[in-house]
Amino acid sequence: MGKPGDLTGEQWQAVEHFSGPLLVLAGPGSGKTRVITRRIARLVERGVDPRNILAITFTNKAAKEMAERVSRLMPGSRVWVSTFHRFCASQLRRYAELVGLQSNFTILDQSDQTSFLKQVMSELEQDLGRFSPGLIASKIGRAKNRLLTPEDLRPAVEDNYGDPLEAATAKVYALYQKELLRANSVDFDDLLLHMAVLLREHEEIRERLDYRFEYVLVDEFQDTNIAQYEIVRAFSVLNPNLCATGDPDQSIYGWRGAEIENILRFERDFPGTQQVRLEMNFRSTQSILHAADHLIVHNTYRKHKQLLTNNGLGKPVQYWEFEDADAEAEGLARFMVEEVEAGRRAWSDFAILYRVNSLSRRLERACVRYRIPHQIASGVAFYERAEIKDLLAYLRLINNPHDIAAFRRIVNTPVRGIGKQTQNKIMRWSAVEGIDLLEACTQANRITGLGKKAMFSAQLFARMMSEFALSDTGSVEGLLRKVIEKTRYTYGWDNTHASEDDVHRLSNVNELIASAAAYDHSVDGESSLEGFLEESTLVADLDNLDPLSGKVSLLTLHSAKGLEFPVVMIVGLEQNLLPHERSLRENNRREVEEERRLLFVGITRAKSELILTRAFRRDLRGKPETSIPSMFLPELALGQSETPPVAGTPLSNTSSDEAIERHKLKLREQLAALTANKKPLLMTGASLMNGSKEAVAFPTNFAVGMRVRHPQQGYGQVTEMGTGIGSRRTVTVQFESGVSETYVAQKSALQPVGIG
DNA sequence: AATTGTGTAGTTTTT
DNA sequence: CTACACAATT
Repeated sequence: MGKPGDLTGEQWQAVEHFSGPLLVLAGPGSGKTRVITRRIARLVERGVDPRNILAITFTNKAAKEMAERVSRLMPGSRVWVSTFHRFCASQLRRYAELVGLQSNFTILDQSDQTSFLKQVMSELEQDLGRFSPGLIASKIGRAKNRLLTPEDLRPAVEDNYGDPLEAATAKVYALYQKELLRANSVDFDDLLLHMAVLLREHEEIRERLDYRFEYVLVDEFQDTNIAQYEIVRAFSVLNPNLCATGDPDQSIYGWRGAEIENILRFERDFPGTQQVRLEMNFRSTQSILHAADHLIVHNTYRKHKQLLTNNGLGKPVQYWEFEDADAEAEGLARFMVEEVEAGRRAWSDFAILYRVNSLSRRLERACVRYRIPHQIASGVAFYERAEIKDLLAYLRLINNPHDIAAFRRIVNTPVRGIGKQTQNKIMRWSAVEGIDLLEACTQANRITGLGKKAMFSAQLFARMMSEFALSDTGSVEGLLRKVIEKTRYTYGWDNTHASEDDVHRLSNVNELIASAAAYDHSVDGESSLEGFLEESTLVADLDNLDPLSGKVSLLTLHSAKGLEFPVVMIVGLEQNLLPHERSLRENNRREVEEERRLLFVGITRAKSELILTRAFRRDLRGKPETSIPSMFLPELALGQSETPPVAGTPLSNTSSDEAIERHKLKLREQLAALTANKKPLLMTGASLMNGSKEAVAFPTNFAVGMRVRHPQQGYGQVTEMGTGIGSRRTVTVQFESGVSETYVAQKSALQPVGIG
């Protein structure tokens, strides 16, 4: 078969590779995803059953994109595309008992994990005060990523001269793990650890899965840790058709246990590996790649690799300096408005990247001020809010009555007279008797030392919980509504003296109900509690980003990996921020190199324009600090910036003020025209600018602050956009009548009537 | 047991 | 600046 014209020789080589181990070293923008999806299609073409192909990614977003591209090439094909964590969760549900769990186990998210760990540490009643739970948590996580059990750490405990931190870690780890099993719960790292242990200890299961997953493809291989490596290796014994793709220069998860060495190990562990290098970059201009190249050669711990492109020189990389963070945000906002106003760019062409989430606040505020449609891949995460966590904890406890973390969270929320002491007694009773927590509550009369009132409250709680079952309503939405009603969780939040916070909380609750309804809908009568719960804990902030939203994207450098934008702006090119101060502490070369790779990743996201900024003064934890230019700046070998960095703003005030006014006016006029036409859908700002008709097809583009009309409720204002995407995206509207409602955007009868 | 107030320390990146 | 721990009060 001849090489198709749309592939380079190397790409074709990778696509055509049939059996045996394959390592694809793919530089940024080298068409890696395209190669993987094409190869999958090619495998099927050669007669491989799609059910025997497993493609693993790190993020939901990447999985979703890959699945879409595969189904575009082969409509209706059954290739399994999943993230490591989701894949492991689904396998563990099947083989739970073999690792000491039940199939309805709870997956604890980061914050649940921390509070669980704190509890365990306090139970140890030892002088662990010197070590923060966060530190211990990261040590335990590291151990799990390396497949080390508490026993493996034991030597450190027994050695009196050993590091006290190591000793403490080993001790806490042992109890933590024991308690997790008792709570029928796992943390994120356990999903990988349990899976790896399962495969290691049960050869017959390993063989079965190895046989089933004849072809395994792993994306972003440089980010795998030992646990992940062992899992995919276990699937590649019988048929060593493992295909790993990655780029050592884009390894940015060392702090999470990722081992670049896995790429080097690969060729050793899989003899006869064919290696393909994709070095041709189809994404960026020469100017951008020039900067990326000059930066990355400063890493000593690296194999040489040149970035080649046939693209043009393009605009020079810009470096702008501002007085402070506000001026920086303002300057970028004005720049974007000017570009869009001049018809050179659409909003969705822009992305603003930053090292830490805390920098997003000001950037977002500037976007709101300039009425720039934008989306953020984080902010105050919806699923982190107390009211959401509480309600999910009810569902968790219903689903898994051993869930200690959920029990502690809601047994006395809303307050029902079951305080700390009572809780501890109940938990101890359940441990001693070997029964679940709700059963222990039912038996409260048998617990010694429990007051009459406490006993009564506990039994009442148990009785209430026993009335909750998914089978009643068949839908998660129905069950959730029942929980809210019976617990009176939202009591008083909607009456006349409800505070602003109450109203806000209520709208969050409504959004959760809407997302439960969307879940019920998406699984079409196959609702399961753990399905919904898994969905809510394994979603990432990144999943908020909708590439078709027609908005500016705000995201961290980490979450930008794998994405691309025509114009990329990276803020805060300052020492202690990028590189982050933690990497500079002990002059840790490896960590500084990871920071450099992080900037490399950010730079190589840009297709045609790259703008780097720095603020002379920046507020760090409340106090203003004078900044030092990033050590990476001179390494980039930048030329002169086109627009000299004028203090305060890189643009002339008058021209951009006019541009902004024109921008607002135009938006108003076109929105007015749109609503006059009775078109029920809102167009994106970008499509309004272009006058493009197609954009009418995207119905979910409401924005916070927008005025809307509902046939029943009348006029109102959008107060919040949900976290879902597509049919799961929700809108919360505060109506003039005082009512606040949440809708699934695609299905609602809401009509936009103006902005602000 | 629960609420309120006061002080303190701690702050990267994500599944 | 804010989330959290702890203390004092009802």
